[in-house]
Amino acid sequence: MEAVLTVSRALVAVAARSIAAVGGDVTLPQYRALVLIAARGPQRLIDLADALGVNRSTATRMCDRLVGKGLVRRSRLPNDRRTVRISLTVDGKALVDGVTKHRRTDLARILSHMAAEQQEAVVAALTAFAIAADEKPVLGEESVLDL
Amino acid sequence: MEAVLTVSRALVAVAARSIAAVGGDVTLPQYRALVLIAARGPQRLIDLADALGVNRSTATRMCDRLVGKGLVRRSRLPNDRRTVRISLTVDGKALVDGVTKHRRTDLARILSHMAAEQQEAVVAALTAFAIAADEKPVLGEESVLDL
DNA sequence: CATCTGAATTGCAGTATGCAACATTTTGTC
DNA sequence: GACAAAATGTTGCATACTGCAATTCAGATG
Repeated sequence: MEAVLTVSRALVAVAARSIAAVGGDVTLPQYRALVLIAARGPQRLIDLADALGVNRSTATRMCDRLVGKGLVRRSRLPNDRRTVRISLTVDGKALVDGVTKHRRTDLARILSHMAAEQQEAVVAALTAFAIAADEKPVLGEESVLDL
Repeated sequence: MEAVLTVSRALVAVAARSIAAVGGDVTLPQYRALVLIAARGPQRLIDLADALGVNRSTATRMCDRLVGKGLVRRSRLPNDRRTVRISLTVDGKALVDGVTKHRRTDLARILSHMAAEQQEAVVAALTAFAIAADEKPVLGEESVLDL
């Protein structure tokens, strides 16, 4: 049981290091928002808030800051003028790509320290655990969890 | 690779649910602090700050709030009156115990959905991964990661 | 004793967060 | 079509988390 927690720490450490390495002057919550937009494409503010699990007002103000940093863009839709469309700028996309690349390199390095059979076993075991936890494995290349 | 991230989400979800279930009106950072104090015993403020990876001032003010909630206690040591000794109150201990119990039940429930061999495989795989990540498996019953 | 070092606190600034109130726009009902 | 209801954002208010810099107090060192 403790191994589960230890792995969690290792994963979080990897993620934190990747964000710090690429820097970009974004906080973790901000980065989570950027990843969600990158993964799911331009979307409404409320969808982003729901995906992040935060209040609408929190999302509004986070977008304010991200717009200020030139990482996302606000635009209105002609068919429904209530909604705001949030999308990544080129800089925002570049930041997410950079962090993702760094993180994957880190994880690959960790896995490379294990024998090939072990690597397969880890993936199999984690997948089984994830299914048991009633969480479907992520399908696409970009994960919502791309912390 | 994605399985690793999916598991991370599942683990965080379990932890968050446990905290929410027991409630106690503490934030996640506050709970992390309580767990550290519970796991390592009464300690100086600076040690707590280091363990949490935050600035001393952050720890100071977090302790202010926890004292206000009656979950921790501040006391000075007679031999070195610079330092502050932070310890859990009975209520603080009860809160940590409650969340831990809830979390363990949740994880056990998840594992119970898997075949026995699978359970062993998961533990083995996670341990191997943790070692590869250069993180020693936690020894004691209480983990620093007891998020 | 003077100075330096260590521990904690406080001031300041920026970010994150939720709730409640509000404005605007769309939808639904009569 | 008019009015009520719901959806979407934004803003005000309050609290919490965070780091950096300056300050206070206590030990350690010369």
